[in-house]
Amino acid sequence: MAKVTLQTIADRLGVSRATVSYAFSRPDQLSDGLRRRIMEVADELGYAGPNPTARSLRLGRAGALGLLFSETLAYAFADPYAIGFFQGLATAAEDAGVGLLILPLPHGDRRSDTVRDAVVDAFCVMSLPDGHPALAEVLGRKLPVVVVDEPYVPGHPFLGIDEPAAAATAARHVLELGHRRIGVAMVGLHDDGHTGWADPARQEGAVFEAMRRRRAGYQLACEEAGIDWAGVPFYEVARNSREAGRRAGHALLGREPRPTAILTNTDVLALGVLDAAADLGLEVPGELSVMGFSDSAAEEAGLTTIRQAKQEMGAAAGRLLLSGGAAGPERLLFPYELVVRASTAAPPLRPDRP
Amino acid sequence: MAKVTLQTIADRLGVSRATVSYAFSRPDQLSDGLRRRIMEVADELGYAGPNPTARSLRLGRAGALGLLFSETLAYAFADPYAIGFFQGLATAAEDAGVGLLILPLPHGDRRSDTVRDAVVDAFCVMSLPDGHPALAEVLGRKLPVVVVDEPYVPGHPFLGIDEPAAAATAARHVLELGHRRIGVAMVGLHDDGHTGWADPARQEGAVFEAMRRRRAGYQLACEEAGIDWAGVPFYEVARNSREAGRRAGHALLGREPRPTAILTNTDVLALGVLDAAADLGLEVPGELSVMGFSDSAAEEAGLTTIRQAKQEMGAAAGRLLLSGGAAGPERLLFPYELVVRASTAAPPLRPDRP
DNA sequence: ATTAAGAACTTAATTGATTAAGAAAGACCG
DNA sequence: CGGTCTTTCTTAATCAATTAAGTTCTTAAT
Repeated sequence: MAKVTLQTIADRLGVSRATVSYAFSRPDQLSDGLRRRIMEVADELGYAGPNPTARSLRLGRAGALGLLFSETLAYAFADPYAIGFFQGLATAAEDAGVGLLILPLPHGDRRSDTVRDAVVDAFCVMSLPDGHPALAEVLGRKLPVVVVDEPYVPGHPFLGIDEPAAAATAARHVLELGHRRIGVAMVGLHDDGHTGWADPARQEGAVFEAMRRRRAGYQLACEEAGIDWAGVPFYEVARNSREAGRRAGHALLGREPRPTAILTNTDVLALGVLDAAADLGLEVPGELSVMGFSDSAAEEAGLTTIRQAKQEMGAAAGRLLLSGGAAGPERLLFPYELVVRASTAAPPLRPDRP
Repeated sequence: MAKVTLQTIADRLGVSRATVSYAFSRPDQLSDGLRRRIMEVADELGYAGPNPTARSLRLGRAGALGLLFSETLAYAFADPYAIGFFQGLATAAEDAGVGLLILPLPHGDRRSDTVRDAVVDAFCVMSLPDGHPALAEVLGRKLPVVVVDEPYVPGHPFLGIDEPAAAATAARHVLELGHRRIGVAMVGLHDDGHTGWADPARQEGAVFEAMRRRRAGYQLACEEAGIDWAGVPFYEVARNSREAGRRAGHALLGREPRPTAILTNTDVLALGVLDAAADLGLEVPGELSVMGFSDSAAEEAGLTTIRQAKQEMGAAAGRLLLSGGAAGPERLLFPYELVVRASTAAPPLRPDRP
């Protein structure tokens, strides 16, 4: 069964290839009879329809949006914040009738040309660490690009929130409740897989821009409140998982004196901190306040968090890309909102009652 | 700024197009000097690299796997079972260095050629209702296809579980606990958006094959236990959401006599039923037993459920497709497992104590 | 009868690459 | 010095379509 192309059908019927093409793409250009015969022969020969790649080449459009995410795909699909964004992006793609091509990052050493070979009309890049080679590859494609959260690339639309301000809002919430002994648990600062305490130098050297700035917001708010940041225990984890959050929670809650409030980076981490608190029999929010971030998994658990418009961001990214892209404003900052639920309260009066 | 192609660079340097192509795809065929000069000129002209579409056409491979899902994409991303499957599939795609092209279904009336135009090497079709036009389009592409869960397409590999057996296992669990007053809440039987009671005729006419068979398993187990299926209240919802589950729960729990056990179709629905029970102040599992399905959102809530190997299924689907596809066995049935947690127990002795 | 319009196809250029096979030139060897 | 290898590039076929412009042929109007 050799390959069947337009030409095969044309030859069989003694018509030109163009005629057969018209039968598929512009039926009104042909007489009914011929069109029907063409379709019959196509069927009979098992023709699979106009080759999409050839079509795409000729028409100069791919009909797909490329999506690049910092992590392995399995991980991306496990992150509620990413999922929320994907939903928005997918909806925009759907409305435009284009597909969403999820690209794996070159992982470890294996050379992968997925970015170079991706048949797409535009790229959406999300949460890449500073200087990641995939970003250069994307920019090299000279297609419309938007980047989400990080890193900021001059000349291309950026979508995100005012990270320092949002983080400061979160921190001020617990500070205003009266907390002075703060602990911080964060994920996604570096991509070296490190889990453990991070000193200020390491904190500031974070390769994920958004998280670096988020952390700066925490620091700012703390220092405004007269807290010495160097004395704030800061635990960094490598994965955004509940388990990692629990580990961070145990580390932080094992400090002497024990923090009365823990700021986190993501809701998932915060849930893990709650687990740790439960392990230790600590009452939340009575004995410990916990702040999430992103409002991606917070509601059920009653977590206080910063709500981000994930889906709106995704939809906006999609629309930007599908409408030609580059024209939009440089930096699109989305609103965020402090959502106070049941995981934060004033600190205990005599915190260390045993 | 006209378009820059291999030819542009070739002309500029007075070499042949082939030479420039070699500079990119097989650098060892060229002298170092020329290769370097080519790269310089490419850079200078802003060449975006070999056009992936043209490349794909010439090489006859797309470097992507197409994924088709029954629902809108936003919905798919909200379904933990689908997400789990995606994770597995994405991992397989990642390992092979290919992308995952998520395709929107033609939605409503809007004609969409996404399936016809998708630049992919194979398709994974998941959970399509009987007779959905998109399936015919996929098959028409004559590419390797696997279908997951439903519908079974003779001649193409199928991945799923033994639905009737798994469902019967779930039902027998509550029956063996002693329950006799069973209620059922299911989603995904029809795609007409209907929410409400479903009589046996409508149940059997479900257009989603897997769910139809799952339901049949419930019926079988009930009848084995001597329960008249016609008397089993059966509530159907249109969306797999917690809210829909709550609604179904209220409907079922409002019946007289009140069911002591509720079987559901998905964990998400079961969570909603738990919400309804909580609304009514019913103790679970003391006064009501609830069964989930798929183990996709069950753990935290302590839901008894049937565990499915979602990720393994996704990975297997990916591997099958990437290894040529059609060669595999016809029907790949994956293991399932009853996971008993805290949402099921023996029925109350005097069920209707007010 | 003549001409214009319309319908139904065909011609041929175009989309942007890859790659086997061939050619020209220099290197190496006896 | 003649022959054989290499290295370095070129030629030309190929991948599978789309579509503007041109050619027939028929039909209708003047």
